[in-house]
Amino acid sequence: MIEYSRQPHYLVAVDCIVFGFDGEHLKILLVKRGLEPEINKWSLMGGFVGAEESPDDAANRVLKKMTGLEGVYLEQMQIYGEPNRDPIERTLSVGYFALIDIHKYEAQLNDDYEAEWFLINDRPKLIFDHNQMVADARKKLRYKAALHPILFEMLPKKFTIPQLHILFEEVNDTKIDTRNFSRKITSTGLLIKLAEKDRTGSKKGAFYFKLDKKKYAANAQAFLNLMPNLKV
Amino acid sequence: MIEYSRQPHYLVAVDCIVFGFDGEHLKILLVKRGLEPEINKWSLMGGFVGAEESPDDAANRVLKKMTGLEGVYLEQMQIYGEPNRDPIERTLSVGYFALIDIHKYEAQLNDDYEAEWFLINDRPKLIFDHNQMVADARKKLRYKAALHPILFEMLPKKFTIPQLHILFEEVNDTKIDTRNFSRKITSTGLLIKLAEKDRTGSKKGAFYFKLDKKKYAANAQAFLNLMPNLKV
DNA sequence: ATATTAATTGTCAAACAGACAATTAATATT
DNA sequence: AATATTAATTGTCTGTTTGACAATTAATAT
Repeated sequence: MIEYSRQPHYLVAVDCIVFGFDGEHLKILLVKRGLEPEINKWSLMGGFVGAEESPDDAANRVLKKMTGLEGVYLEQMQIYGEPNRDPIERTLSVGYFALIDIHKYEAQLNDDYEAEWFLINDRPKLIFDHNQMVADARKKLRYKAALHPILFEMLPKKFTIPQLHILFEEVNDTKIDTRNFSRKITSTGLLIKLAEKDRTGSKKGAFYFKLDKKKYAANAQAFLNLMPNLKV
Repeated sequence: MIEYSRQPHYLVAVDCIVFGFDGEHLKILLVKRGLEPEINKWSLMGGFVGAEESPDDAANRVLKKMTGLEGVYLEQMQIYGEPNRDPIERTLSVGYFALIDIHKYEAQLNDDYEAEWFLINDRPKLIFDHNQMVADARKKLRYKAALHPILFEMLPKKFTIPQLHILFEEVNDTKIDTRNFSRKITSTGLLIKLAEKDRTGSKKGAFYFKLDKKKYAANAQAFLNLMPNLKV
């Protein structure tokens, strides 16, 4: 009979694909790796799962340490566990994707780690299987965002419909009709229109909106159709 | 700087929630655990991830060994990694859910393991966090099945619309209008009507259908609306 | 021959999706 | 000061989908 003691033991790590939005393009946050192998190469934010914490805890800890941010939107993606994915020693990694407001991070820049935002479509080659992780995360982000109102996590508290519109187009890599988009997004009832306008982008200015927290919480698990031509 | 050698190492396991459908109810396949702790208690089918295999490989191996079946529908769910989930030693487990044709399994019963089908709503208490895993798997099955044609995996090659109808009702724990259901399911274009009828269930008999493999493959990733009142 | 039962096809109004047009609120230009 | 310009916003319309509900059909049982 199989016993615990005979079984091999492995390192377990977490890696976070951190998405942000600069108002025009989707970006990911990368760090220069601080340990061998592949030291000084770009990689995802990651770390080993400690003895007293769950993988979820570890991911939150890593994000806190490297960005200073707490309570960010974090979602478990999948486990990466090919036997030879790490050349030093077998390590399984739990992939997470995180959505953060890029401006919050800029404000809390941490000099202990060399971190940098890269355009999702113009990023350096990453170590190990991190390139695959990014591709998977992007796919999952698209999938999830088509059905659930999560992209707000990448915008500031106050945002305009045009900002949201560009973000949706970026994430889905497609053009969306402006008029239908604003009708659909407002008809979800998740947005509260503010009196103030953003005048930086246009002459007319665009009204700011904020999330209706209550309805947002209630709809987080509900299905919405946030993308045109989504066959449901 | 953090180095590999200082880090703790853990056991990594897989656990499979195996779903089946007996024509009336949703069932899961459980086994009597063969090792301490909690020996002889009911648990999910699981095993440790070996040195030369990925977690996906391990899940397939475990299923093959315990059911004799290969190539079953298997989907990674999430990782379970609370520090004390296993009382003997820290073990992280990757949860998978599997969909199999219950009749295929019955034909290949393996006497080496005491396995048994249980009604999903009338199952014994399971070891560790396996009860939570079942609850999560059920939720994920519902979610996935609302958007993607996966429930066919639990039916024989030839099946009738009424069979499929009951299966959808079971999975979603709700009543679905028979007339709307058959219209919706046939309008997906995924089914091919056969000449033969199933006469066991009714006087009139219900036509058998089979999957259009090509269209099924093409639509596996596409969004469909397979559940009424799904707000998309 | 008729009743019965479950499968199947049909009907219809309301809601929704998506293509496209018109209006509005501001600034910039003449 | 009137007009052009620009982006935001509101509006229109048609075809499709949804889901509530009714009628018909193909068999067996009485």
